[in-house]
Amino acid sequence: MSKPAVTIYEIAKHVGVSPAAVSSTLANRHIERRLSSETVRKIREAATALGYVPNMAGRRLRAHKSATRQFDLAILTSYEAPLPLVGQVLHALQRAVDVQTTEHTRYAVAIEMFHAGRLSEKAGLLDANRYHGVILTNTLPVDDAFVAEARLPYPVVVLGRRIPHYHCVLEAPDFVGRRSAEVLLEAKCGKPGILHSRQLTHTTSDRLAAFTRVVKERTGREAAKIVSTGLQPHDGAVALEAFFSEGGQLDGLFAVNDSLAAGAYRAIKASGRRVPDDVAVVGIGDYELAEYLDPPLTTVAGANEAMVAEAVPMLFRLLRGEESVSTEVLVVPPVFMRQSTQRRA
Amino acid sequence: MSKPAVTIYEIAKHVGVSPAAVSSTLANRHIERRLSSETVRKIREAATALGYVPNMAGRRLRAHKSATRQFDLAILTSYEAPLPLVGQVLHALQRAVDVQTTEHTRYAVAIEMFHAGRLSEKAGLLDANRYHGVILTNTLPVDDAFVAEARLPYPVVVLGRRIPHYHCVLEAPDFVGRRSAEVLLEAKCGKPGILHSRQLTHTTSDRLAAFTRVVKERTGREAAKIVSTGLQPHDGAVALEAFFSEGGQLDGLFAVNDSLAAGAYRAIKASGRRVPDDVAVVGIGDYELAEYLDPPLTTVAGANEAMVAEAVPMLFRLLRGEESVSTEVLVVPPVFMRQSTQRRA
DNA sequence: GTGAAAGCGCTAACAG
DNA sequence: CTGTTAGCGCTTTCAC
Repeated sequence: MSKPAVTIYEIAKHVGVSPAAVSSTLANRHIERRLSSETVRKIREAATALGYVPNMAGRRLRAHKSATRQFDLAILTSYEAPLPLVGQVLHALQRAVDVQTTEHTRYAVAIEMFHAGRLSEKAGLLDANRYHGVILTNTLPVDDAFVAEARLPYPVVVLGRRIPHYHCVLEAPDFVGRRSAEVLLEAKCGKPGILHSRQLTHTTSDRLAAFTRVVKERTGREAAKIVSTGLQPHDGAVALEAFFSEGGQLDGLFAVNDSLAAGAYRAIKASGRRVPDDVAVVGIGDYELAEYLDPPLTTVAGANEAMVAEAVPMLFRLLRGEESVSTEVLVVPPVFMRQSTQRRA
Repeated sequence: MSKPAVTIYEIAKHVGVSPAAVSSTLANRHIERRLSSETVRKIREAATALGYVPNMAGRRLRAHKSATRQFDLAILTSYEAPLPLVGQVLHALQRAVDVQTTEHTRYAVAIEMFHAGRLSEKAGLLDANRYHGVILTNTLPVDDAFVAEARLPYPVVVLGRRIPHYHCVLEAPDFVGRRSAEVLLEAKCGKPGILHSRQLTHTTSDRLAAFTRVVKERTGREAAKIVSTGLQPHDGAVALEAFFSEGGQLDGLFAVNDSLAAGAYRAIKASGRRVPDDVAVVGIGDYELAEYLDPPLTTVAGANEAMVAEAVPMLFRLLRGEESVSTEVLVVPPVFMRQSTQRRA
């Protein structure tokens, strides 16, 4: 059952030649080496037959130019993550890497994905032999607990949540939930509600809690909670339609991302209501389309961009071994006021 | 100027201890080894002072369990690429990798980015010591020429374009441009135009050519060409506003992606026109928000999803060394008819 | 035409 | 408490 990985030695033995012959054949250097085409054929055949997979570590070690140092960086994120965030991190990281790359310093950026809540099952995470540094994001609380316990043996910058013992960049706590509530209340909404998905990340529950708390404080009643099954526009539309058809009432909606908000727009319009006059809407996100919805969506931007702008240099400082890297950076996201919350008096 | 990379040997020499002491210190095993805290301190200091960067190839080779084979896969894409496509590839690849991962077979997925048109400057591309296999996409024609010439020394699946000597998955030529034109003509548009960005990928020029050709054939006149500076909604809005303010006329618009279409919506509405009655709009893309624009956007989906579904298994077949992998797969993208092209008769 | 051998950087086992 | 040594898989040079 446990078939050991095949090396060029096994191939060599199998064919009856030397490892060097195999190596040059597989690198297509058999011509310079003047191997007989018969040998070449046999070697190639054996390689596929035995299921040979080259060991890149071996090759790279051998090929290593001692003048260059190579940094392997990774973005560690869950599959279930919103793509725009991962993309932002990726682009910011690549841009930084571009700048830092010199003749003697190279970088590689990888994306490692895990299933939300099952980071601990991810193989190789605790090995110090894969990455020089990592940006970790889109975890669930279970994952955070695991990471806090495990103490990963390489520099880690955690994005969007706080994990003890790690360097973290996160949204100022409460800010998004509170500002969203305030925006709706300032738009004279007396019955604000919140639309979120069933699965709550650390960040989302923070926002949810702050929003409902502020609404409670200022209006004296509970904010309506509309729970969707996912984070796509469709999920938002379905959830809000159900809410309306069960007689639910609201005049202000905080959607925990812009996709849900887009879905909410449709449900609101389909029910004969108008945005913002009947229902004002606030979303979260930096999605490029938010401004192009009809009406343009007011968005508490989510601190993604600002967080990423902090996290990337932080990672490089850690890589350089700087001592004085702060362990927690709080970021205050911008709010983009647009027509979805501008109601006639 | 050329400072060679530091190894643990240099650190050892510098501090006056053995490499093993350095190794265990850097791996935080100095306690088991009962190193004096003084030595540990000196080693740590020397490491940062000399700018030590561990060689992962060395570590991994050493740590290698001979029972496991590791595949390193990469998505090779330009920075300028639309994120959704890269995300689709990434997710599809990760899903496949998840399934294929066993106790004895591990996979790593990386993203390598290059600047569109400058793939040839990307270091290490021609080395056979980084990746077992690659999915290449979002190239410009110059890049394609380079790749065709270079013959990358590992399996490559090319996505969305045809490059000689490589395995390619691409959209059926002409299809998107032709269908978009037909959709507009069927919606009784007499003056269709096309909105695209200045920078043309292989795919986009194909679409542009097919669209204008079909329009010319059926209406006898040239399609209006509206050229934007970028691919974001904003760029589309600006370009179309300029077109209108210069007295341009059209009653049907083909936007080469959904973001441009969203921007176009705004310009159309701002000019007092309505979608679809004054201007019918067709976009390209699989963006989740297309359906949630107002009115919902008719989209020729772009073959992304279908292409990815072909490309990923193809890559694995190549990795397995299968002989019979077809070198070209053509994919026909679905068309989603929505209200942006449903005009009153 | 082909094989033997050295060594890339690292760490675990062993020997003091 | 610390040093020496072997060897992970691979390729390149040298020797035959």
